Amino acid sequence: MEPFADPPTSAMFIGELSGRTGCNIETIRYYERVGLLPAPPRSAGGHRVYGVDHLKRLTFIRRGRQLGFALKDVRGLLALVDGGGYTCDEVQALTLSHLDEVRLKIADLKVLEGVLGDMAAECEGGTVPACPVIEALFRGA
Amino acid sequence: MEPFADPPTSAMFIGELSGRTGCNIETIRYYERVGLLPAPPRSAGGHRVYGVDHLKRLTFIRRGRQLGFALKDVRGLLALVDGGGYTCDEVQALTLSHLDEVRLKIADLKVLEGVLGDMAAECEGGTVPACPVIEALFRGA
DNA sequence: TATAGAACCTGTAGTAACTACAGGTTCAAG
DNA sequence: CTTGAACCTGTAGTTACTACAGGTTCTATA
Repeated sequence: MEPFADPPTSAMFIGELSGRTGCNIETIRYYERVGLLPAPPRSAGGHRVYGVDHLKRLTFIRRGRQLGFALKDVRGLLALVDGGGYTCDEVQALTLSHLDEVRLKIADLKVLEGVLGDMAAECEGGTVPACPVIEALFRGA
Repeated sequence: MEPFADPPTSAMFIGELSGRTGCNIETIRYYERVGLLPAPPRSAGGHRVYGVDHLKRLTFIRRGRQLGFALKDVRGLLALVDGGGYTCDEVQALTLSHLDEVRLKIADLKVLEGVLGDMAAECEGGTVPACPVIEALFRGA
């Protein structure tokens, strides 16, 4: 769809970086504002000019987000990488901790799924002006 | 823990309403501000004085939220109830639609769980200054 | 080279659903 | 009548973006 040179050139504007990473333009500028992505040099006219290092870093951030890491976790991961002296243990610990959160959330949602399914199953449908779902909500937790 | 009269008296301050519903005080005032909970009468000194109707409505709101309904969905449900002429079909439709969203989210999270688990499993641990998780993140989606 | 229009710029405000103050007033028990 | 817990208003902060408005730059084409 997007006819970008391959391999990526060493200089691109924000639109191309956006296209290559799938990260939208406003979000890229946002990442710069909050210090996740370093401010790139500018063209004579003031346009941001990115290099492959930015592409790499933004790919990392975006993938982390897709995997459900909070921005502060991504920031932590990047700090480890930037520091250079990270160990596999540290990274694994962060990953496993996040995995736990994901599993917890899955468990919570499965409970919801069960309750909602049960509630909906009790509906008789039709135009009856009464509903077991509504009653359940009024009954509370 | 909370020694409230049982059954609920017909007049209580916000602290008691909070204790009875498990909904925190700031949140109750927030619901009032956004029009989900009607503004109650006030004591001579200006304290909010709630009745059992408020208790019932707040219980409904809170339970809806616990079940993962967005506030606007809760608002919709309450509008149905307030309107009086709701049918079981309408409510069931909203419930099933929300159930779909929950199931989608579960599916998404399970994918995450798989990917994160695989990534973490490849870690050799130890103090090796290299990590398959980091590499996977740099590789992108 | 002129020009049009796509792409870029800054800065601000809005989203969801609360939560957390600060700085002051009221309630009620002893 | 005092004291301190509970309450009040109003504003700002949180997460991670997204959506403008109003203006400038880039670049392909005539």
